[in-house]
Amino acid sequence: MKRHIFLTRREVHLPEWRTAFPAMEARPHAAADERLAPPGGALLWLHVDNNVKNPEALVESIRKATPGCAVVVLSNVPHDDEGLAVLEAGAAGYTGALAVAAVLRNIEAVIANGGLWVGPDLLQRLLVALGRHAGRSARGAARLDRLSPRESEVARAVAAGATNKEIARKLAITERTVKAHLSQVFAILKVRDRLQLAIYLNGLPKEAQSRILH
Amino acid sequence: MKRHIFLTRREVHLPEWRTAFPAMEARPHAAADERLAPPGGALLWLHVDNNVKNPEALVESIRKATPGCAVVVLSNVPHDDEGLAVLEAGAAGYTGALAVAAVLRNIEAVIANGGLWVGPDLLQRLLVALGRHAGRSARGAARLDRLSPRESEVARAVAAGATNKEIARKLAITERTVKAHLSQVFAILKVRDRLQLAIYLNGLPKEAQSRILH
DNA sequence: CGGCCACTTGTCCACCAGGACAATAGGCAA
DNA sequence: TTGCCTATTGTCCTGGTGGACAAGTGGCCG
Repeated sequence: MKRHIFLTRREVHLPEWRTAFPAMEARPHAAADERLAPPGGALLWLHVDNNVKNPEALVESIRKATPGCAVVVLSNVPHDDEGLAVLEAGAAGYTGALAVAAVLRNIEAVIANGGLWVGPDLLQRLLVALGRHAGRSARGAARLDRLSPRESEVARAVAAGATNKEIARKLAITERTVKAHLSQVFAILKVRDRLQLAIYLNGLPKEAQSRILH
Repeated sequence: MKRHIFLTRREVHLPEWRTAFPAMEARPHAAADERLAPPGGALLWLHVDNNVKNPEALVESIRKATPGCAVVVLSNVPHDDEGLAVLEAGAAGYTGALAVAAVLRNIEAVIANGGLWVGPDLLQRLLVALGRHAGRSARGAARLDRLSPRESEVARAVAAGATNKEIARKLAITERTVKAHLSQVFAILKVRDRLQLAIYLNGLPKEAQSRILH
């Protein structure tokens, strides 16, 4: 069972949180307090309100002080920009401090599976905003693929900035296999390493990409 | 208890899915089949593979035919663009067809609480893509200091695909100094390595580049 | 002058990336 | 059946990468 540690300055929400995780612990979070490093694997719930100026910096320092612990931010005044900021700072989740117990438990489950929790609203905003300027990929027109399907997946992941380890996890194969595919891709596209591959693919117009990627 | 209906043309994954939801139902999904409208409140799991040309259209028609049902897309060859497309088309979740039972149950839990399920990879891409554009400007934090002249030169070289050794030769400095500049650039732009730096810079519009590069 | 900043270089070290040898299994076509 | 292709994994090894300690120089500003 995972440990749940709630970092907060106020106690108003503790009863509700406790209904979600009866075995929870609460700590006041002062700047110095982060050095009481919880054991790796614990889940840290960071409560922020209007008094916290920049939660993202707080998240960063906490994550640095407690490697291996996921941090979820509970905001008194949830706001998309704030959520975006803390998630970029490395938080694994962002939601309102008033979230009901069921939601908290869901967040825990999602994070336990390596996911990130983003509220529906923020996610929707992300989707539309990205969809607008990422454009529709010309699919269904896949032809003349010079790369095999598997090679394409790996190439795409590299073009997105992933490491071999990440790709391996994502495709559920070993790192060795990723390397094998990548070596093949390098040879086919005549690039010397992943950096040039990424530059090459990202610099290509979408139509050209789908001609070489499956 | 919610009903789980798996729409698929192949049966290979049914055993795994059944371990997640013993009471699941399976239906072949043909175009005409969508008129067998499942009762509202059911969760539809749509299995797509390479043969499905545009899953987003399929999702849209299914959602139109079955209002009140959330649709989760299980892809044989998951990839970010496809995920983006189906989510914009109204899907409530997107993951690989090989997802283990625990993940499927998590997805169900998330959706039951009004959330959308997005894999960590896709979400990460959403965050970096959007965060670099909207998130920055909205959130003051004008500490996006431009890079120093020397740092800019190094950053530009990396964005062009150069190695440390090449940059060192070009700038007539030691490789060590190149590393020093690069570490600084990584910290300022909040990227973890040269690959993501290159992607970041190459993805930026020209005018945005000149704001951070000298 | 003292402090700050940009630029420079050093060593040590853990980790990642790719190439060079491999090998095995399944699908598919001649 | 034989051969080719794709996907998969193995070990060994070299070189590239980036962080963690530092530390020395020169310029500019209050």
